[in-house]
Amino acid sequence: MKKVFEPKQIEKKWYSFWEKNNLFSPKVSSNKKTYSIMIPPPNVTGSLHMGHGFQNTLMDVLSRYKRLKGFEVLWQPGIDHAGIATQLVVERNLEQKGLSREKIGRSRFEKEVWKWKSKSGNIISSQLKRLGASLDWNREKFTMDDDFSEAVTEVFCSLYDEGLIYRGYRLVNWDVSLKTAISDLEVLSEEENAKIWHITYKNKERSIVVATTRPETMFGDVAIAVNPNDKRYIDLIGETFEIPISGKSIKIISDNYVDKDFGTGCLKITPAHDFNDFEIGKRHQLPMVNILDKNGLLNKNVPKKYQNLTPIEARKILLTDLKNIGALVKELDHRHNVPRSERTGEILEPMLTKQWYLKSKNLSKEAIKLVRDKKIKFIPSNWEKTYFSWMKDIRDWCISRQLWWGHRIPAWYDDKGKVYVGASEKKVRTKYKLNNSIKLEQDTDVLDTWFSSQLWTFVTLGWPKKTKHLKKFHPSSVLVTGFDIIFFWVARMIMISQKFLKEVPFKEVYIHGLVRDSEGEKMSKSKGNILDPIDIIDGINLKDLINKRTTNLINPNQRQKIVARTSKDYPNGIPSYGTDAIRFTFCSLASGSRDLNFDLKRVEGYRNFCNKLWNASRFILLQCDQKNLSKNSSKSMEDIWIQKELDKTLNSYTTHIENYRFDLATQVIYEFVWEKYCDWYIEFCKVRLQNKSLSKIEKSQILTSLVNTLESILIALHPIIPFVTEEIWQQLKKYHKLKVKSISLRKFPKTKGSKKNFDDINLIKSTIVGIRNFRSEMKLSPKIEIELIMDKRNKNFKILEIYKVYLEQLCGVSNIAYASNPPPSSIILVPGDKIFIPLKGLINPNLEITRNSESLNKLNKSLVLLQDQLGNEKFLNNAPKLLIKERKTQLKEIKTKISETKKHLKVLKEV
RNA sequence: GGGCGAUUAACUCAAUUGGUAGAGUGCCACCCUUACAAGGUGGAAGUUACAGGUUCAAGUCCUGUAUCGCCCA
Repeated sequence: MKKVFEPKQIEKKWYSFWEKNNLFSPKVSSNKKTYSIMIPPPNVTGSLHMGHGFQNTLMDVLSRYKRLKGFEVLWQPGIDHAGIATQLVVERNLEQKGLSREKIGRSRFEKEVWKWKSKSGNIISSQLKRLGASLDWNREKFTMDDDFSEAVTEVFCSLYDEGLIYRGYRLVNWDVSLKTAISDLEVLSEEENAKIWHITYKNKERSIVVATTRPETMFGDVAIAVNPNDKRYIDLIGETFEIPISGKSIKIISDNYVDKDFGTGCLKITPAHDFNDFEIGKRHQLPMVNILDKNGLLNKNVPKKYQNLTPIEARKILLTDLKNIGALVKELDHRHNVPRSERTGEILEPMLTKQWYLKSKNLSKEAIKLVRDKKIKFIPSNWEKTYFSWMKDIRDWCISRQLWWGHRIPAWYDDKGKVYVGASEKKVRTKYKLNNSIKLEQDTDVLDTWFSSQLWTFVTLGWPKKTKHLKKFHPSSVLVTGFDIIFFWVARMIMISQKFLKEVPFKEVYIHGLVRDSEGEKMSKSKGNILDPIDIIDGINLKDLINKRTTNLINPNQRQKIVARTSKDYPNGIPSYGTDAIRFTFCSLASGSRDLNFDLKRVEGYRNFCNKLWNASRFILLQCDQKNLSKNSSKSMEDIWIQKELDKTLNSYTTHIENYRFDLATQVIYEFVWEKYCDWYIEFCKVRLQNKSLSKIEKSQILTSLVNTLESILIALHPIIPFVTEEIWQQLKKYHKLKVKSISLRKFPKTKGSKKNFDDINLIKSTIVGIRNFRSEMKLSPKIEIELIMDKRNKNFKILEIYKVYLEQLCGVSNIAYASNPPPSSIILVPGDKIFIPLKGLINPNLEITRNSESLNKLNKSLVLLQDQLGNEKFLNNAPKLLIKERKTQLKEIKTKISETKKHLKVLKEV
């Protein structure tokens, strides 16, 4: 083994080894308990970002852990076809060739998308392999695969036949640059600076002033609404007024929705271009006047002058015109929410169109019940509230999109526009008894990507076929995902799975936080603070990092700032930390908090941990070299002690993993490996192995104990850091004579449950720590050896005598003597006893006086606290008995320490 | 406007049902001791955002305030 752990040398080798040996494919025929996770399918256009890295690390930890625990595990891989994103990418490529989607036509466009997919659609899968993800690649699924499409069609038709899917003419959020409807969930509303205009509408006798943020929609006005209790306008209700410029007459109506105090209290009603107005229009049976075409330009329902203009252009001209005719009363600054498309940033137009909808109310009722009845558990549980509140107010879901990439809607129209729904044209003709003379045209729209994604948990397993996998692995055990898609995806999966399988899609939902940068900012291209997990694994120099962060910027002006920031944060680029280190870091951050700030310094610390493990193993392997290990391990006090510490660690480690507290899991195992196993046990064993009087058998027993404990550590750590543990284990393999190919096929270590107490070990440890502490405070060079003097009558003397060799080698003690009247000395206090270190000119008595006075101060403070507490009757009556007992022992110990220190100080002052 | 969350060491984060605050990084001192300087040994560092309250006991429970963030309308 090399002296330094070099992740690059081992990672690729072991991943292909695992793949070649098919270690991640479960056996359907096995009778082990099953465990399954469906990957939240990443976007086909995507590449691995920190969020993926984090999420997939956690799923991998769970999968590998469950395999070691004896479960038959399926972790299902796959990718989402991402309608809009993919279409945009391919269109951009066409543009570069001087082509467009419209020029080449729909079927060639689809072929182009598939071509692109086969070339660059698999980036993320290969990146997941770099991350070590133990997915069953034989089963990789794509939401546009033929069988997946068939399932989508079947679901659509069945929901249609049941009346749950319908076609409706109503307002949708329209993205004018994409020319498609998008869902409510893809709308981002933010407060922006805007204006509000007061405009006069007149009739022959009177006039009325309305306030509006969108004057250009006035040609779509069909009424003016006032509050029925507004005395200012009560006599106007029912009268008609004219829209300025167009001269069209509209009525004054009254509706409680109108806020008397907002604007002028008069609200122009434009049902085809505003969601609230749409509702008011429906209530009052008003007509709907649409003034926009699909490109977002004003249509022929507006005066000629304004036709074919964008709303913004039209507004500018219109305001001038209104001013000229004296209809514009005033213009005020106003802040209000502007809805924008999450995808394009374009202001969304409420647009009247015919779209397909899924009725959701009844589906949601059952889905609410499933969570309420704990058939599905959210972790952390407070996310249930978010789920419930959305489910309660659920609206019908607009599932059609005016795109070319996606699952085409299985609906056909005859020349009169009558709709027929079925899996194919042929089936439609049979189903509706239409002969071939009737011409049918398929709906040109596709389904929202999430419509197919909601089927993910069961279609990946072969549904609607009744496959063995479906039977064995559905419902899945847990869904690991971010809170941002509870509505988009989690909720919908629950509804649809219950609908078609009468089963929950998963038993638990683990909601993790969002990975941010070390200052808590969201990572984004425009901020230039993106970290690529692969760069942390492989390392990257500053120049490449800057290049990466500054290419394809939406706003090139940001370049300079990003260069400066990057050069400041990573003056030497990012070193290669390896996959194991980043995985350990992800786990250590997974505490259930909503935001996790990712700090590279943590990665460095955990890379060092991997190195520590590496070197501890290296030491053990060097010791074992060319020796035969014994069948039995050594059973001395030290060995039993470490076993018990290991047991405690494994118990809490498993609890933490099963509670999804990966952070606590990493914490306990880190502490055990470094602070118990390496700092004490290996050090003890080193000393023991140097003992020349030890028999060969005894030696090999110690080595066996070292190796066994190490193997337990490696197996336990393998889910978190699979590469380095596999590498070490393979080297260790020859010593445990098992014919298993990989550490991932081993069993998770069982705990043994020793009930011994370890006063001896604790005494030795605190003696060593006490002496080291003393030496350090007395500024004794490590080379200076010291002598200890003890009272022979004390039983501790015997124990220390037995383990004397540790004191000699671990804290520089040359000799232990005993005396009933020790010479002028320093003292070390250990539980129930004191040890003298003769001053002998080595030590300045004044230093020892200061040291002891300081510790006396501290002791006195704790004494006061404890005495107060134990003197409090209420405490004695209420506190748990165990705690009282503990405090009493503490008090006793502190009292002896104080009196010993005082006595000691008195002696010192006489020196 | 409604809901949720956060505020703990210089920085990034922990602290099971209330029991006297811990890691990593950084800092200080000493050490290249044959597993490891990506290391060893020892150390300093906190009025747990603020103000009240409940309790024998509050980082933890309750009320309010401040700052920041997210979601919904």
